[in-house]
Amino acid sequence: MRIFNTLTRQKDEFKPITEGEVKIYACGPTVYNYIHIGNARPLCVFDTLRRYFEWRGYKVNFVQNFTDIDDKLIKRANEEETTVPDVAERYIKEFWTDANGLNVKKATVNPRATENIEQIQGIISALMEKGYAYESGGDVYYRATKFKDYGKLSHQPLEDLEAGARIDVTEIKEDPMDFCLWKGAKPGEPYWDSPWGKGRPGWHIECSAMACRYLGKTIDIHCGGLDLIFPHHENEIAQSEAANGCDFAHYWMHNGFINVDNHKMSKSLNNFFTVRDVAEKFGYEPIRYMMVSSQYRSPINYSVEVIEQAKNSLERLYTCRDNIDFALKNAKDGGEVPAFVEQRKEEFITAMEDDLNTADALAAIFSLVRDINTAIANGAEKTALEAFADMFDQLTGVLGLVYNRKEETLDSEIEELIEKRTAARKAKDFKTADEIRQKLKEMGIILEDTPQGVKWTRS
RNA sequence: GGCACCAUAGCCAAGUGGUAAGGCAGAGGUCUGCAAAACCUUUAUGCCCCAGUUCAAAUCUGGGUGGUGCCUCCA
Repeated sequence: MRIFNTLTRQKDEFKPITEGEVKIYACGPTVYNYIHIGNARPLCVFDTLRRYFEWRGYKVNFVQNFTDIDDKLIKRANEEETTVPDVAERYIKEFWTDANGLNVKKATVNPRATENIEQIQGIISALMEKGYAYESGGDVYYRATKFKDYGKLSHQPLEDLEAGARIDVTEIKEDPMDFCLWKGAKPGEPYWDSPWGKGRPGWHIECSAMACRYLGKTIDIHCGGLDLIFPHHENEIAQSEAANGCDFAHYWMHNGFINVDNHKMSKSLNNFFTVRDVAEKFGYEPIRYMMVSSQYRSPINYSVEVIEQAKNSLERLYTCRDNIDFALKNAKDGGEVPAFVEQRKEEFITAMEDDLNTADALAAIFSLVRDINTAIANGAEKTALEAFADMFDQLTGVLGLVYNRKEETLDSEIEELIEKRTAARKAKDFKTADEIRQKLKEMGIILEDTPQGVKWTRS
């Protein structure tokens, strides 16, 4: 598989540290609010990455954290006159509601920053011993200028970053590029005891600590949004590599943004749509579809039109899957699996192997759908139909488009009406048949006559 | 100021040198009593503009135009 690596700025052939295994760390949400659809992109994209590796037989260790201690959480807790753990708990719960809706699997581990204070303090101590960190004014800072590779991920030399940096008014830091590892607590703020006094961890250090604890000193893939490259990921590299003396991550993957009117959607610009709001209007599935309908690094311009198109596209996919199930009910035993099943699978794999080209992978799925529809129309038999269902579920499953239309049962009243209509049709009493059809339509049941029998769907 | 990215049909979107995938929407058709589903046909002599390289350019080079992101909390 080839992965576009931010470190090298090119597609690199993926080679895992341990054969057959992948260690992935993904930066998770700060849980102070509902997630917006911009937050949903990395969630869906890297869930797809994880599902793909698993589908291909890799043992995947996927870690995604929750940032549950942070200025924004403290602010939120104060506004709501409650505690930080209360805010965190609530929005983690809401996060899972949305994540489940989007078919995002739980990570192997979803650690929280507050459960890793000991590990965080351990890394800070190591950095202090090696001279990479210093205490000042109750805080602890990282000496960015001491780490010679600083800037290797964002491809900007330290001098350029400094030139662009705002002049830091505080006299606390030795250098403007230094960043906070441990933040001294102000009165009333939550804190943990530490060798440097009461305080809380800085944002960057928690990811270094959790990645190391759950995945080891060197990981295969680290992923997150484009905007995390600098400073968050740059700082993670500086912390982890200085403390551990080895590479932190071999591959860095960054997803593009969701825009609104061609502008970045973000909490700070207040132009965002929450996943919850969109899901209530259109359902969760179209959001997931939108995320995989384009390559993960390109921007997506969100609009109602795009979501509606996604919904219609999914309808085509799921109708095909419905048709397979329906055909199976009356299918003859036996038959052979047509060659196109394997062929479409290969096309799908080829697309995914090229830096997770989900748009092309989707094209392979649509080709499979057309082949299946044609095969069903030509009277596919049981063995073939079962293979269709299986391949359809596998491929859509990798993209997180999980078919879950439940087989519903009908009221006996409706069932009776359908039988009456069928009888009327047989008797060529089309007037009665149409009247019943109309009546059922008013009850929300759409009928469909097929060579295999009468099929119904709810409108 | 520094560093990057993007521009393909009404909309979404693949395609990094060999003659424009796929989806949505639209149009026409086949099948079916009707309907639905499905299938077929159709919708960019052209990929922001101008030069250049090449037998060959959406793709490479140079120059424009328009837009975006990072450099500060952000997915």
